[in-house]
Amino acid sequence: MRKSKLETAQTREAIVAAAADLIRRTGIAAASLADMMAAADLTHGGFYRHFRNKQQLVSEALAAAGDKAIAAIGRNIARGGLNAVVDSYLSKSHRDSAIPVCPFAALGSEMARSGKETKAAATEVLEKLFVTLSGDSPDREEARSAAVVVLCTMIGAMTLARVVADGDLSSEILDRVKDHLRR
Amino acid sequence: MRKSKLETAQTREAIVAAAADLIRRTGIAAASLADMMAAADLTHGGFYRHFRNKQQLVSEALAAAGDKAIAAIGRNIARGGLNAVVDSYLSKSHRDSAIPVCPFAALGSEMARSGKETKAAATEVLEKLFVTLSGDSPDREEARSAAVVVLCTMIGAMTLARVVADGDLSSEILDRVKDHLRR
DNA sequence: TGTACATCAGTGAACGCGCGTTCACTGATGTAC
DNA sequence: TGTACATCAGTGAACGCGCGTTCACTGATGTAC
Repeated sequence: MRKSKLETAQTREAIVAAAADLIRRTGIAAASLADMMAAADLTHGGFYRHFRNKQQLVSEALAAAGDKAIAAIGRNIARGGLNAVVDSYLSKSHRDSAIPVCPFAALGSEMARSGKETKAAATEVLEKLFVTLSGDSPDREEARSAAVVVLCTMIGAMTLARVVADGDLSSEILDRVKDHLRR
Repeated sequence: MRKSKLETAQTREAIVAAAADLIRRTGIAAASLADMMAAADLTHGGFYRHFRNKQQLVSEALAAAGDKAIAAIGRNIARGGLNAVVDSYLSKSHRDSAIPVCPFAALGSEMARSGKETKAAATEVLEKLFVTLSGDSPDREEARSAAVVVLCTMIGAMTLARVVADGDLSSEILDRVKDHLRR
């Protein structure tokens, strides 16, 4: 049953991708190794041929999910600047999507309680997000402040919009914050 | 071993209070019934004399933690308006406190995946927070928008400040957001 | 290039553990007379 | 008010289950000659 080096590398990538999706959907604690391996069409026994332990996979999955989120934000910036990012991020379709795009809104409070490796991966993603959101404005100091504030606000708003059971209050949060962040 | 009605009511309150602390510290999933009961100096077997199941205790604990947070914010508003709330909420001591004050920053993403009862309790707390933060300004519409935006921003900032492993970036987030929210 | 052997990706069963929940039991409290 | 009995708060053991991790095994791939 041994696989070629190429296949092995592809399998590893598939596990990370499947884990990235499952983790954002169910949270870190609720995503079991068996579930994540099954999502990549594997049984759980082979897990340790690819990863040292669960935390390593979680860290890599977070980095992968983060890179996808950064790319999406970069595309929106190129298309319509910060307003396009805000509109897309704070949309109802983002709130309701089966697999949340942003790992920080989906997992923020769980990440804060995770191990060193996971937090380091999250930190790297966050720093890249700040840089991407800062763009290439001449006043770099102000642009960075704006990036930090906008991201904190969007992530907080999306987190609360998903917490709230009542649909009206949830939409109110998104709409009020969207109005505020658009200039 | 039967206890008087008064003692029973006090025990129940003690369990809820202990659970509110433990949940904010470790997250909902990681707070076991045995741990929460032990935190109230009880063994886990007696749990079901007071609660239907874990979710009921979690919901009540969240409501209790929320009421304490609302009261703290109310005190800060009375003392120094919105600026006092922002300074206190985004302080490093709040970020580092063993028991986080704000249930949304501590548990936000976990709440979003919780059951109906838990989300309903969280929704009620959040609505009260918005009302408290709105104060008694004449322009109620604008005050409510400001309350929603400020709370989302603070909760997002505190969540990210706790995620970030690197101390400098964490402080940068708090400082930049604090500067922005103060007028 | 062909052959013999070592390597190792993946399977499926097993492990020890902690979880939420249930239950028989104890004995003090509450209640009916 | 006193007594007899029902109630029930709390204990500690037990349950079935799913978790992360380990392991013997299989057979195709990689490697040394």
